[in-house]
Amino acid sequence: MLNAQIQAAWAGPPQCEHCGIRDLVLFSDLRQEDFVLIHKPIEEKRFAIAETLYHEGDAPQHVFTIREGLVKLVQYLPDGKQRIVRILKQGDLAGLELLLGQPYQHTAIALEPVLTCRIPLSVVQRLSDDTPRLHRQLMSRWQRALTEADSWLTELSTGTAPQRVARLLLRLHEFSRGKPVYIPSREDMGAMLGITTETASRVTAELKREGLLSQIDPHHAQLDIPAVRAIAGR
Amino acid sequence: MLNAQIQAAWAGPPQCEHCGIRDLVLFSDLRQEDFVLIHKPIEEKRFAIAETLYHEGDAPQHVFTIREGLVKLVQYLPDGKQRIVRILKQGDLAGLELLLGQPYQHTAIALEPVLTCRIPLSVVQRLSDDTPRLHRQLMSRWQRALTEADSWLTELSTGTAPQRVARLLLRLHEFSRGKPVYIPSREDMGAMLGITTETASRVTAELKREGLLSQIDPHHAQLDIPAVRAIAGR
DNA sequence: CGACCGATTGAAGGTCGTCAAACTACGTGG
DNA sequence: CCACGTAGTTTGACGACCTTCAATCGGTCG
Repeated sequence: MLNAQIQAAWAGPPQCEHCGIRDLVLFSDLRQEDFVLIHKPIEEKRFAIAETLYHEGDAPQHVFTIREGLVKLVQYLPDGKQRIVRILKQGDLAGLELLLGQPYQHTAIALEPVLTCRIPLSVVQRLSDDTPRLHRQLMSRWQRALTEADSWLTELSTGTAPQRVARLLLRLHEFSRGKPVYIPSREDMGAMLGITTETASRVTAELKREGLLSQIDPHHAQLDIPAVRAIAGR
Repeated sequence: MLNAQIQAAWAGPPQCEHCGIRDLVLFSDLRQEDFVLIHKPIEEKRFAIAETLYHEGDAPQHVFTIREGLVKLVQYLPDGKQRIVRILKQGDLAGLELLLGQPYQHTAIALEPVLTCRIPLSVVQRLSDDTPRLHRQLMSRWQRALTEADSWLTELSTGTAPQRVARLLLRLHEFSRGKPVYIPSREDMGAMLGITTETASRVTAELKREGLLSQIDPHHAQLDIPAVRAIAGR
């Protein structure tokens, strides 16, 4: 049903035909007439695993929509340690802070092969100024990001190491619609959960031994969801 | 300079004269003509310490601007434990999620005697729909909240207990412009930092013994900022 | 004065961090 | 083809830090 809307929005404007996908939702509320405001090209851009979409502090001119793959948003502590503050999945936006004249607040790194739409800032700004239909979408994105951030704090930075790992896995499970669940490197797990690489490894190894986590390839696995849910603590 | 703008905005509209303050910044960009859109009263509302502004899940019709005092935003874990995800200070907004049709995402509780402006949702919605000048302000609020959320994660949920406490105190120090710093109850400190009440107490007591924290009244103290900064780890 | 609440302190135990080594997978080069 | 190097994972041992449970202290309020 949502797809229908999006399809309708994307079927029209020839400016975006080269974009080729229909699940980009930032513009899902736009109407035909709005698309004439898009005067600069929106480009498809791919990133390989571990490639950087942008660096914290950079101030270039593009916002990204994630179309495929997962992206981690990293922040660095004074002591050089890194903390992963969020994961972006299909449909999420990266670099929204540019809209407010801020430089990028994180470093965005591809966890999987990633496909993005790179949208010139001026396009979003123009649309944001001229079509109220985009406002709601943009606010909704901010709100979503904030809800995510809050729940990372309450769910992923609270409790014992096994609980945190379990909650992270459940979260990743929701991202993977049916497909095998993405399993981060132990180092990344640590940076997401505020624990060390070794602890992350010990916990995941134990899950494997118990048969709750069956590795399929180095970065994907099958999960025993009910059991994991039990560990997560509800 | 900013004050001048705000004064200008607030001097005009008689609808808001009863509001009486000038440091409310959500409407700082509005012009005289925008204020005719305010058709419902904005009320001053006070809350005593430990009083609740609103509960998570409620869906009433008011957004709050904090004019004086500190407010904690609390979320609850499945096991009943609570985690404080943010602190609101003067000028911050509470309940913005209502704009998107969401129920309140947190429980908001006054840490100090709090003075708010209670703004009917319909007023913000009306203004949001009709004046682009408010959009930037609203987005800016979202962005600010998100930056706060991210830094709670990287600063307050990472490192040893003394580091976390030190970083929290520094943060609270920035809130108190010149005045003595607000010191949370040990239980609240724990809920903010992801540590237990006892650990929070031990660390704070030690800071007192070392003379870095001099209690003035039960909830305020003087800090040795350079020393605290050293503990925080940079 | 006595009850109560929050802060503090103590003791014991467990979890997690640290340091270090072994193991695995993978790709390169001999 | 196999040896070797590298990077990531796993495991072990030990110790530090933090949690847990419990008791004490101090102040406030009825």
